[in-house]
Amino acid sequence: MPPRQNRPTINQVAAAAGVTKSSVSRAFTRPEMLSEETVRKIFAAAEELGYVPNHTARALSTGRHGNIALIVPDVANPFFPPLIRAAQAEADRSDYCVFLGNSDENPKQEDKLIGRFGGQVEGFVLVSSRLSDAQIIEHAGRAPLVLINRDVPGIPRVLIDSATGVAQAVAHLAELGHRKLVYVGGPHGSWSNKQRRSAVRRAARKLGLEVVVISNEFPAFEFGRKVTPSVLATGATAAIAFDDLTAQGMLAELAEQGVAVPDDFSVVGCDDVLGAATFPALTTVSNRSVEAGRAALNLLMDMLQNQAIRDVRYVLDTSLVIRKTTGPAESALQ
Amino acid sequence: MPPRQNRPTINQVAAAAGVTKSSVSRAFTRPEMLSEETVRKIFAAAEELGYVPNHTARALSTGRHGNIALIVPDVANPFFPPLIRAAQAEADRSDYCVFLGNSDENPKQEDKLIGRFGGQVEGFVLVSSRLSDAQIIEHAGRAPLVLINRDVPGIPRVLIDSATGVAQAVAHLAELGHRKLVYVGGPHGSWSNKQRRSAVRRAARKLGLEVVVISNEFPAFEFGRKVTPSVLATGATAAIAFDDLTAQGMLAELAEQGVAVPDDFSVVGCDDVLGAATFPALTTVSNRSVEAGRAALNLLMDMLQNQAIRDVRYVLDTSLVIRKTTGPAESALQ
DNA sequence: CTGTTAGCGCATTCAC
DNA sequence: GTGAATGCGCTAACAG
Repeated sequence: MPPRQNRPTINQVAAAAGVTKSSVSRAFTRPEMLSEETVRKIFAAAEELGYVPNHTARALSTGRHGNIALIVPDVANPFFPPLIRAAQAEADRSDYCVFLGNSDENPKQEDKLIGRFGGQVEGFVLVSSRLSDAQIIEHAGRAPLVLINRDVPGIPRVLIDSATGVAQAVAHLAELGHRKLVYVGGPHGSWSNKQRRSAVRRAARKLGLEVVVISNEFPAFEFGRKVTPSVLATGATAAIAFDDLTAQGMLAELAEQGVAVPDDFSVVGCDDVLGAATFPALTTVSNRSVEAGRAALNLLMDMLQNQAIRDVRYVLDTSLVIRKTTGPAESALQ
Repeated sequence: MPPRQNRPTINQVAAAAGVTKSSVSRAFTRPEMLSEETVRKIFAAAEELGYVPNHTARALSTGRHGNIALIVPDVANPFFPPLIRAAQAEADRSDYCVFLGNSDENPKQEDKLIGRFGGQVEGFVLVSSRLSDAQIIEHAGRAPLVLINRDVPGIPRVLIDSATGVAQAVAHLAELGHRKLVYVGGPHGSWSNKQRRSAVRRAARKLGLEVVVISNEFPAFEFGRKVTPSVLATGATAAIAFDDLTAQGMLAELAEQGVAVPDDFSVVGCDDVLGAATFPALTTVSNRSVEAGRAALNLLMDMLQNQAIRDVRYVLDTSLVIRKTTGPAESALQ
């Protein structure tokens, strides 16, 4: 038999304490079933030997692994780390360990990870899943599963609704006197992009603003720079970008071209992943990814306890964070 | 017995295929021991039932969990995600799953996580560990363990040596004609900060430059902004910051004060976590965290296979990435 | 309160 | 090549 860690087992503790396995087991799971005396003896022996219950054996016996899996498209995308951190902290509070999976935005990889994790977790959190609805439903049938930023009816999900914040952004710009703005889009297949784009359109229509939509296949910063000339060419006086990185790219290009922000042109980002770390500090839409992570974990923990699989749709509203990149239209170009 | 997932077991497959458990087990681990015929039958039955080997049971039996643990101080610190991503990808190549732990920069928490993971992983990677040398050595005695950015003799470790890149930065500034520069420090207890600070001093002495060191207890961006007036007051014409965020803060404040970069003042960051996403694009020191993650994992995998615990000290040199925030001193202030 | 017994699902001897 | 038996370390009835 291959190498094995040499940790003391329940039997050795039992022998050392002069009791049986059962009592040792109980001492670690239901101490109230034992006399204080025995518990003390057992803990002393355990301490002495450096005994720690074997998680794997316990899992095999009980079917509870005390683990959950968290799968994201890309750990390195600044949107996710705070969410991961929050989820991890929340899991920790319930003594759960978390497997982290990185799908690389790839459905195949995501599916593979789910399979690999499957045997050793009690449930899943899929963030911005790239899987098809059918696949998600299938997996949800096998194990408790909650979604973040993916809206599949019947599957518990928490959604960050950037529409509210985006609408506020449009209103904010309207109030500042802007009459024409452009929405600088994000990744083609993205649920968030669709949501934000239509939110801009809807709000603009309501307020009588003109809006030009520019689409994008490339990611973030570079795209922000490249698209800026076209944005200016539309004659608009403000832009709302799909995300902060795109906005940051625009800021860089505008500075390069000597266009003052917000005096000559206003820019709004989305997701607030940069904090105030741009210059000028970026007006943006809050993202609430921390709450999303926390909420998803609470949902999951809930499902694990009362194994009722409720159809929850937990929506987190966003709001506008006004900083320094938006200003009155009077002074703007045109 | 509490809830249990209802996956088919090896026995059901055996029954369906008309063989015994043993054969099914072999079909999944050492198919070459069986006739092609039986293997085919077994796989067919397994497929039919949707059988997947139970990872936990297998781990209990073999002592190999196919998992490793990765512990970082803070997932949300932009330095770590690329490292995590690389490590995770590398683990995946060897069919390992990775537990992610977030220590919150807290030794207690780190210790607790190691304990919790202990029973279900074959090894650990500790990134920028906050544990004492003694604790690290103790844990390394129990299970294969490799360190990143922590230099404990006897424990396999991979170190990112920012000293080389920092020295290049000083040389670069000297070449541009700068005679006096300031090092804007980072967190007090940080190994990296000490390393960088002394690298700046050493290189400056060698090249006959004057250097002022400003220390910092606060993190990053805000500190960069606040410290800028003092930096300018020194009469230096260039600054090297502990990290990119600090540099970015300085950039923002310099812009605010109308000091042109790099015409009036030069700035160098460290870690290259921002890519070219500042304006002007930041000259900085590469970080190689991706390679560090990959290397650590390869080391660990190596230790798991040939269980020889070698004393490896793997050092990754860094180098200067010249972008747009450094320029000749002639035109600078003073 | 505590000991006895029987698995959890699988890998691995050892026979045949 | 394949089957039967044993045990990984622990929990959970069932007794007493």
